[in-house]
Amino acid sequence: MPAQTRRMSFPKVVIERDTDSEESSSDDEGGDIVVEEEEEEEVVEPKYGEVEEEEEEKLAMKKKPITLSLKKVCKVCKKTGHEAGFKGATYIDCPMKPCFLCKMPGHTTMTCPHRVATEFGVVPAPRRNTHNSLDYVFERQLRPRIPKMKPEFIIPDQVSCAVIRYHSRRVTCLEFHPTNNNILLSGDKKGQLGVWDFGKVHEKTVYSNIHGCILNNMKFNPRNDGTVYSGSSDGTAGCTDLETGLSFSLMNLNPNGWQGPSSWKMLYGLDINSEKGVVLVADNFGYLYMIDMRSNNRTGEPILIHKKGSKVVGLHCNPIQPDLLLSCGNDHFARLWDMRRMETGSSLYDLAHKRVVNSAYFSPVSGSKILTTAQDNRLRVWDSIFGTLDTPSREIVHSHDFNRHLTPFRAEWDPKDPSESLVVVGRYISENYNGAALHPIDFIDITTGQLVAEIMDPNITTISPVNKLHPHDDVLASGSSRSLFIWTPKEKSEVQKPADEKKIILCGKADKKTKKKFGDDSDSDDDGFSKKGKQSKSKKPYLGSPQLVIKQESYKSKSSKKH
DNA sequence: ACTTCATGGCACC
DNA sequence: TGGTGCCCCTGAAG
Repeated sequence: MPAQTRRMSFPKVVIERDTDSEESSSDDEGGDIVVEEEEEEEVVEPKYGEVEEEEEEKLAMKKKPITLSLKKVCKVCKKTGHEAGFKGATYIDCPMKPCFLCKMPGHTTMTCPHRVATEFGVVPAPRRNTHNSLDYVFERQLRPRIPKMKPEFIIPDQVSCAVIRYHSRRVTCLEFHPTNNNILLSGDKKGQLGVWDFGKVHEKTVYSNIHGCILNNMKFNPRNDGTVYSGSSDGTAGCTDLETGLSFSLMNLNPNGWQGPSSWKMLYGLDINSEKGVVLVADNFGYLYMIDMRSNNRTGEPILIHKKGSKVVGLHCNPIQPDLLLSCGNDHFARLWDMRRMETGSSLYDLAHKRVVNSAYFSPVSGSKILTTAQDNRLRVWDSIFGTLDTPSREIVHSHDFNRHLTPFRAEWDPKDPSESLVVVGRYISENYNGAALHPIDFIDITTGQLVAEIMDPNITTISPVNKLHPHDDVLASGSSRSLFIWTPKEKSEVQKPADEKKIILCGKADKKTKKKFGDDSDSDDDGFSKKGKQSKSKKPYLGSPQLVIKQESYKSKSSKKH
């Protein structure tokens, strides 16, 4: 392309005519100006005789001599007078764009009210008093499960062990073993399944022949916790034995192979209804499939549950009421279904969102609340599925933007919190912590919208979109890029294991930066044995801190810590 | 300290 | 309704 090479020959200069011509600067992508001197102007004589496609542009150039003005240009809006981008570890927004956090115009992320005080972003619940029969059922059967007093939240805020670059692609999902407390499963973008015993740290395996691409969701078999079900973008649902790594396919939606993108089916949402003995999976065309767990055969026909042609990214069965199913997808809806009447258009409720819904979960104890994560940077909470669901009870502004290169963020309940108010979710936007731009993991009280804690580690500079709280222990697992981290509460880990016994395993090839950060001194280390306790001894971790430092105060020194 | 690339949602026509 | 081009905080590799 001649136009391309021509453009490349002066990438750092914006050509501006004396008059305020729009076209001159707007179509040049590489037009960032880094030269300071604004007063320096140069008159350039246009060259004649060149044969090029842009005839009009040439003609325009012939008319007037053009000047090269060396001004600073914002890389976002291409206008002068300001610049967006990192200034040290602080990101400066382009003032011409709506706020990156709350998406409202008129201010930037730095001055966004939601950044300073998260509770500001909460839309309070309208008073509801329906007094219908469902309310009666709720009050009688479910309310007693929810304690009146909110317990103190225990926050796993310190990295106790980690596997760095465990996967060869970014982590997409995590699952704790339901009975063996130290086993963490992780899926990745390549379709591989990791089994890690973080209690023994170095005991880890990666099964690579289960799926061909993205492992989107997985769930343990409730009847045999030695096996997991998984759904993948390769269009198959599989069942894998964790001991042997042997898996068999339950369903293949692309039996004829690749016939082009318009027909290639991918499986996203997955859950298990143990009461009914079915595995539920959903595809990228809006359909739900059910597989009988005993016969491993499909039951019934696929059902269109979201807009035709749209991705169904999440399925969740109600933990208490087996007839209730929650789905969510790219058609900007989360939908509540009665399993006894699964037909297109027969959903009990359609919960509208402004953008794609990354996840929708029932609350883990009573199953009566709904929490969704949407790509409009808002968490939404419905306090009771037995009331009217027309509008969410609360909307909490939180930075978890969509980025095609990241696993979509999903806010996850704390299954151990009987009050069903603590939620964990990774934060997209970075904060300047001691000179480093870090992306914390947030704990939010969804009854108030307040930030309970933000946890980060100076060694984790990547975003952590995948987080899961342990079903029994005070443990958080997070997936950040290709690495996994296990967090435990500070007090506990200090008593149990001193900081210098922190176990970090570095897998695969490590670049200089990673080596420096985690103190590795070899290129490859897949056995993981040699790294035990090494990093704290000689090599200086990132930021020069003698050990991992976790900051637990809230945003901007404003303490919103609960209790 | 650069560039490149992978590749999802969505606005816009 | 389908194609196309754009995109602000990525992360890894070269």
